[in-house]
Amino acid sequence: MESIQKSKKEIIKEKASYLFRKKGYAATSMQDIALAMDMKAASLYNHISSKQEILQELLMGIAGEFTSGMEDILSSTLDTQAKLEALVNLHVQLTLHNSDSIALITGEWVHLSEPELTQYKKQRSVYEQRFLSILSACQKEGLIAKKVNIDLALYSILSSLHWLYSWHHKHPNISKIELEHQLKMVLLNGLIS
Amino acid sequence: MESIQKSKKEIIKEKASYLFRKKGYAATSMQDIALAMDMKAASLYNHISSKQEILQELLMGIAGEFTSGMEDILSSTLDTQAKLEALVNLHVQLTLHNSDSIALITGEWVHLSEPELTQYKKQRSVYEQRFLSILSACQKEGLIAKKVNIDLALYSILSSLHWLYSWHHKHPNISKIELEHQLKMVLLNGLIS
DNA sequence: GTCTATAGGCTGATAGAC
DNA sequence: GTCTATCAGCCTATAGAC
Repeated sequence: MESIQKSKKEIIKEKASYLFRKKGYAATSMQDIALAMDMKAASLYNHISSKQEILQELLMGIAGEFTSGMEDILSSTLDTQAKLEALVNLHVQLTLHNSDSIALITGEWVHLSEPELTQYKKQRSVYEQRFLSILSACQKEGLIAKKVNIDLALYSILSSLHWLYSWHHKHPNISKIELEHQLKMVLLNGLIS
Repeated sequence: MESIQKSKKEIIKEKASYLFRKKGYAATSMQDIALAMDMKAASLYNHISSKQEILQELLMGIAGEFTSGMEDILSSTLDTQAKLEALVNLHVQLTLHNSDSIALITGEWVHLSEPELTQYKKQRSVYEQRFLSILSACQKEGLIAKKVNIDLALYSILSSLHWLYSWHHKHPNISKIELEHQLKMVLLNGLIS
């Protein structure tokens, strides 16, 4: 039977992700993390091997969740439009469950050191290509007008979905189902009819 | 007659905005900036008074351009939908002319020190309220469906517009007029009809 | 597993020669 | 206006007592 207690390493990663989100990786010191843990900075090293390791585990964890979510959607028998909607749901799901660490994907990944930086960028690029392939299929089926630049549409959708955590931070009372519904209207159906 | 030459301070700000965008404010040292200028770090202080001053001037400059652009649009006699479209054009305009320093508005503003931090946040909040008031007017006129959450729509549009610089960085050959046209389709008219 | 002490390096910024 | 030299402080990380 696994313990339901969080390990101290997990708590450190939680506190660190909060600080990385608020001040950025470079501006967050081990002192800051130690203060949040009620410890001395040196004691942190009994649980983690470096500040960089914390960042790596946080980002690689999130990246893995996106990758596996994408694989489930691609291998499903959903029709093309339903796949697109399932992607929106995936981002909502991961945002509501990881709102501090998910914030790191907008900017803090640049502080990864090699070889994780290259690995992270490759994983993100594959994710974006797969997202684009779904948009492309929508366009072939006539769901998206031919004149629309789907490269730009992809970036626009991902920008909104990446920043969702910050909106949700200010509007925490909206339900998951309503958030998904509203995002599909705004991102997919458009504002002005 | 003013000189058409850029002052050394202006060149420092350009190089710094490039580095701040790429590595972040905290991870960029005066050494890094000096290297880009072919100078020793100490020599920078003949032109600027601190690293913080560079960040402040970059961010306050951009914020001022957004504020004055918004004021021109609000005081115009354009109809409501045209005002919304003019806002998209404003972001495109400022992005194409300031792509390094404009990148700082997505995250680096957190490194402003007081009192500029408070001033910046207030200015941004006023900008967002004015943007929202235009969306609200669109909704009252029936251009936007009543069921749409315009708080979420505002955040979604601004997310895309804020990250436009990074898309344009990878697709520099698109014309200004086509970029504006595509963004209005994607952000306002929607993908799926 | 936590602490104190500390190493070794980099930071932003200043002083003063030229 | 640029340089060398330098300061005082903070950084990540380690060593070793308890």
